[in-house]
Amino acid sequence: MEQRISESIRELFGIEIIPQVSRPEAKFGDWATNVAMQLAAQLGRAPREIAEQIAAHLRESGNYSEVSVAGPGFINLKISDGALRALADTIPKKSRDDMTVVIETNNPNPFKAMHIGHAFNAIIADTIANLLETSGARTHRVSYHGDVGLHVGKSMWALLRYVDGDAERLRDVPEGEHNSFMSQMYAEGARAYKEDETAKTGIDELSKQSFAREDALYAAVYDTVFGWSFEQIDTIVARLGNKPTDKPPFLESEADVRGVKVVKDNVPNVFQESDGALIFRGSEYGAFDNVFVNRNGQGLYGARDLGLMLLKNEKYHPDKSYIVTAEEQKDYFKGVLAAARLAMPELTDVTVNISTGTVKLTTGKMSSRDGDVIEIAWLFDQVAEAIKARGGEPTEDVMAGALRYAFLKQRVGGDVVFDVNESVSIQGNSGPYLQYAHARACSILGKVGDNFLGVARGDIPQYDEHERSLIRKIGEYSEVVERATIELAPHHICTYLFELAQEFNRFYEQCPILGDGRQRVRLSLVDHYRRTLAAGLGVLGIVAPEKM
RNA sequence: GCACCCGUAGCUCAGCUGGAUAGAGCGCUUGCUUGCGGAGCAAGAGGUCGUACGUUCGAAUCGUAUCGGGUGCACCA
Repeated sequence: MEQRISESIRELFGIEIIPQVSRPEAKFGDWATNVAMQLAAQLGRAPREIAEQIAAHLRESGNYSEVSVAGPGFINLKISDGALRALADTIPKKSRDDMTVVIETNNPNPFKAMHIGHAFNAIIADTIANLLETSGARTHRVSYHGDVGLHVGKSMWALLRYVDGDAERLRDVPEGEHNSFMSQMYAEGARAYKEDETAKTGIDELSKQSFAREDALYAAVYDTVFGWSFEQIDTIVARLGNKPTDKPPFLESEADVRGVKVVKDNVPNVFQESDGALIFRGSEYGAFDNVFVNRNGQGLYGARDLGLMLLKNEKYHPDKSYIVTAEEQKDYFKGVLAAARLAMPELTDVTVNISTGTVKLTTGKMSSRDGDVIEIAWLFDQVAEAIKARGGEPTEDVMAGALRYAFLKQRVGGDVVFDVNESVSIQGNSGPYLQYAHARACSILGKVGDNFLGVARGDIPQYDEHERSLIRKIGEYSEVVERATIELAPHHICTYLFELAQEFNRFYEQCPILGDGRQRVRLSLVDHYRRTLAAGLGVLGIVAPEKM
């Protein structure tokens, strides 16, 4: 498209220019370009006059069924119905062919419950992974978890009190309550750490033990609850519709060893000693000064993230490695990446941090520190209620679809205000709306079974107004997916699929299909639409049900 | 204090590589039940695109300033 126009301009004016081409409102045409206005200053002539000249030239080419000039100098182009249908068969270009990428798609810490914020990040990361795969990259979903450190100490403090010398007592906790039990234990430990000096000392000691785990009781309790954590994480993540991560997961204890070595090996050229700690002067690189190894020689998260980069590289040799985190960690990662560039130059520009916004309730920010968390099971219950209220069947696919879509429809990076009723809504611009639209199309197709012949290839149909609008919209799919994969922006797909479903619903209201004289053409459109919608939902990780 | 992000309809958000009367969902008002799934469709009300300058033929979009909100800034992750 761009190429043809730029050729015309070269022939007419001898100017090289890449014209801007856009998809205008349907009443203007299938495509539009403002290139005449871009050229006006250069040529010193009126834009409309230039537009007329280009339009005449394009008309002669015979590539368009209609070429017109409108407004201040737009050139509107319309293509034939046959060309429109061919366009709808276009497959998105693969912008990352031959690339290997790694992406962290979930990293909630063991010994704590997963909450909305984890779900939000996990869904975004998993969908970005889908986009990476769609763009042709060999994609490895990985996870990284804090198996050692202070938060473990806090949980262990409460857990050891609970078992009171006998690890078997953990069996008393019913399986379905593991998540809230862990949540409760962590909250108790966290409170004691803040309020009770004696407890604080004990917790600090228990934190240290998380590395070696030499005490038999400690190890037994740790192993049991550690196991529960991963069962919970895997179950919940699957329930959210995420694809599973590679096993075994990356652990902070492993990353720690490697990272601390990197830091120590790079003193004083990259890291400097300050107050007995090893720090990186991130303030010289647009971040902030940060401690990587504390004065006791223990690695902090900065060191561990460096170690993790090494581990990922050894396992996968990725061209790109994505880490999706909340925006709070944006500047922190800027510093880590700057340090990595200096300390591990061979890995420069491999790791990229994508930051997401904050999930907020109407009542404030999600937090796991004070135990005031919204658990994901509760969230699913809310969705189920909302679906039942509409007389629907709350299947796992529909609940996951509602949640994923609610989290994915905004641009990545912005805050999400999580109004439970609003986000869980199953009408309007929502996951279930799309799923319903898909089921409806399936229902129609199911009534004719495999008996309909559709329109044979090469048989160019003449579309009526509504049919044409639908096929035109279907034809935008590949462009939208390309844009979303390049920008790693799933919301473009959400916006498009919603418009597509709306276009279909409009078509559906206006055009009788079964028994109509245009049945073949219309059935073929329904089928084409159904496939496109299913493909788009697939990229979002949302199941396209045949019935609901 | 310094840095980064955000500010578009009552609410939640698209649009931001500058272009045609600024779009959608929710909510509100009205219409569509004799047709393939009404979780739908159609129509209406609702906007100084935070504010002010600037660049441009043209600014929600770019620049500067300013106001408002959020986040980060040393041994926690």
